[in-house]
Amino acid sequence: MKNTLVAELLRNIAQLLEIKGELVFKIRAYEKAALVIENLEEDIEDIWKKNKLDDIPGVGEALTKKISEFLETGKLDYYEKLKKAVPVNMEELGKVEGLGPKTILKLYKKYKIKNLKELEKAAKQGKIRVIEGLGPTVEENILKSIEFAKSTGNRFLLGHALDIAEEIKSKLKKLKEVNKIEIAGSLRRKKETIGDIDILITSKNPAKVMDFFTKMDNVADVLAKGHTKSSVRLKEGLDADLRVIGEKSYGAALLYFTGSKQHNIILRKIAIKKRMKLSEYGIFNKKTNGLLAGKTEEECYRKLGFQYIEPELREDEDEIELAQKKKLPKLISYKDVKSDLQMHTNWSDGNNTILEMALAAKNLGHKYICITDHIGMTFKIVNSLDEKRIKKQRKEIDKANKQLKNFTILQGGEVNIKADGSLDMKNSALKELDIVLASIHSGFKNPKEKITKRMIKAMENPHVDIIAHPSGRLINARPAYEFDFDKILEKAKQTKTILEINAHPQRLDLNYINARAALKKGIKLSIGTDSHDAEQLRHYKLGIAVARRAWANKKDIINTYSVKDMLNLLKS
DNA sequence: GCCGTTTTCGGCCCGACTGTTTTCAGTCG
Repeated sequence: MKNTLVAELLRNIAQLLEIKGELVFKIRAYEKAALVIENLEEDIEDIWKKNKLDDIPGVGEALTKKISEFLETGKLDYYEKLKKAVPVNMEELGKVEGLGPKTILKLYKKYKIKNLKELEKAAKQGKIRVIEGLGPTVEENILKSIEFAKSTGNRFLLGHALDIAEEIKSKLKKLKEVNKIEIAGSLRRKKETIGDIDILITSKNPAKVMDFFTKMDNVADVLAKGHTKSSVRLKEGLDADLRVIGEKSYGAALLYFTGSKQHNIILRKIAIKKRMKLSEYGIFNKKTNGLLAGKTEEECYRKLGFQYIEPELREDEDEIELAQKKKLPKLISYKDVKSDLQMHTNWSDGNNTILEMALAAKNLGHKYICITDHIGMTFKIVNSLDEKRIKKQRKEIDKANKQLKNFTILQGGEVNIKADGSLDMKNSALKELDIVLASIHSGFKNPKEKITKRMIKAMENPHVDIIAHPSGRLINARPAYEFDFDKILEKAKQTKTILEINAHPQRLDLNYINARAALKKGIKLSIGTDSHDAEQLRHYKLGIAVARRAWANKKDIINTYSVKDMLNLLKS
């Protein structure tokens, strides 16, 4: 799928146009089209081949031409010319949080700053604070943003990498030469960011599989090709390794390549103590070198005297100690969840109707959903519902519910927590909703005490059931705002407020560490995909992945309960 | 640059927050 690529292209154009001082509505047209294309279910190349690009909302005559050229030649003349006309590297500078086109232009005019390196140098020399309209805080924020961008490095979002890996896996699985197949590495542990893709297979004819693997459509570069290992750089920008393993050592290899490294080191040390040797080829008797186990992971763990440890737990926390005592909890499974508790429809800023969302969720196996469009009186940018429209929406939900069998749509709302901690909607309106989500969408740079107070005040509201995306972070893009998480947990416990695991690929918020801390306090969690399109509902699995990494069992997650029981768990 | 049971031209979701100012530009969602 080139949808992301096309969306990125349009966004880059929009930013360059903004620097050029182009009309604001033209710029917005590019951004809008980028957003729609990014969320498209269908492959944009298929649409293009069918000559149907201008059926995409937001894509008209001009964009059809440009997208066609890009898909046909891999380049867009208009964009190349624009890049030359605007000598600033927007691909770099545009990613610095808090730095917009206007400031970038100012910096270019004054110091000819074109890229990240020059920006950092100027900031460190204190050159930015002296520009009119900017100041020391802006300079500090720029340095902080650069530092953050550096620390996150070039890692891919779990959701994104998983999509790519699953696609490769399904292609390989179809080959008759491939016997067993599994995605290993940090992807299997469901780490929130991924360095590269590791795939393990068993095969009687590895050469054929390697041929296929290195010639896939999305291979940009073959880094290595051999009998047991091949390595490619994918067009999507990350590397993928394929390894062929012998049947007898498949489990040991899976163990080894799944990691984490720390987890493996401890396993090896324990093996040595028991006069065994663990490697990617199996567990061996240290004296005789005879193979003791290796075919499956279960067998390997058993031989070491452990309970089986789920991949999501292999992070060298306390999983090994508990596995030795056979006291690991039974984790929530990927099939336990009955619902999705955050999503947006075209009533606010989503792309689909209520019924479309419901049908898509039902298709995924859910039993109920909660529609949580933005609601608010002043937070209007996302087309928030006011009191009147909330009532109107309820009628549409009632109607949709009548059309569905064995499925329930609840009406919720996502309300903004304002600067003073008050909510952007009257209690009389909140009271009417089945579930109220409250969240922070502004003032991310407030001091720690202020954000903490805002959240606490929101939790004290008797109608607020769930705090959505509690930390506000966007993976690889924006750090969490600062707040006192212990105080939040205390208040959540005291007020029976649920905390959300937001399953949007870029959020995963709470993260697994915070989610585990919440669970230890006995706080219940919810999973919501925050979908703005029916296509995104599938991400609920990422929420379960976080829950599993947080050691959650079924009862910890309110989505595993029936509608009735779930509603009973809420404070309102 | 897109779009139309208000229009093929003239509209296009706009307010909060921040850091800079001393009334507002820039950024974000």
